[in-house]
Amino acid sequence: MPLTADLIRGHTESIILAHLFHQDSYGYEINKSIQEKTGGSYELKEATLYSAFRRLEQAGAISSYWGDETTGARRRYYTITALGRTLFEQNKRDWQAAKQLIDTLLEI
Amino acid sequence: MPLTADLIRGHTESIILAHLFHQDSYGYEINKSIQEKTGGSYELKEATLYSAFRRLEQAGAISSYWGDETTGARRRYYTITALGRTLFEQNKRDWQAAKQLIDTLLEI
DNA sequence: AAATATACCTTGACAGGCGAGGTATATATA
DNA sequence: TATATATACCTCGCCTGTCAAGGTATATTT
Repeated sequence: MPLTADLIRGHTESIILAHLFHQDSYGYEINKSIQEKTGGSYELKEATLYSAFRRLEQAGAISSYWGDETTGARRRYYTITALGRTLFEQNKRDWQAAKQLIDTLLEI
Repeated sequence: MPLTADLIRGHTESIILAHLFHQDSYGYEINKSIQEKTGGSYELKEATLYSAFRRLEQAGAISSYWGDETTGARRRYYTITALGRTLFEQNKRDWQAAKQLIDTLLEI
């Protein structure tokens, strides 16, 4: 259990939305990207990733379609919706506020 | 549901340890203090607070004793242990790392 | 032939948060 | 006098996000 695991709980959806902000992507790629961005120190567990996709799609924050790969494994691509963008911006603001709050409360 | 609720999940124990770092205290006072420090924008729910006390005491991070109030409701005071101080310092380092990580992953 | 990488998925357990409910003492208010 | 409010503690059981474990399929490398 990596030290950061518990503390990132609740940010999974925002992390996904951030990745989809500029281009469509699919699960495997998103997770590889996260590993690269964090220098290998963090990755989403597959079950976590896919359950987050379900929630986000259910909520209308993303939509999905099958890629047209003629070779290799099939890919389900995700697109961020207008609602998803709004949600992401709100989540970012919430994160800024939460960061402040936690910093304040951890002062001794 | 306050906007920050989910994002602070996992920090309850650290928030309590921070409060106990310089002086013993009791549940009701700790919660009032949190409300004051955050300008009323955050409070621990009682069930959350007391279950965190159980976990922390079970883990040896705090110990407790009954106050000797001669009037008013009884108070259970908590003391942070040496282990609790070590844990708190570790939690703070983890938080710094997590903060960095999340900031990185939320960049678009 | 077997291992590895790519790529998707589900089930069920676990842990922390918390709504709802309960107990008791003391003070302020109607 | 009754009742509301503040102080102060507690438990039970549900909800939700995480994730270990397991599964499927295709392509490439060894």
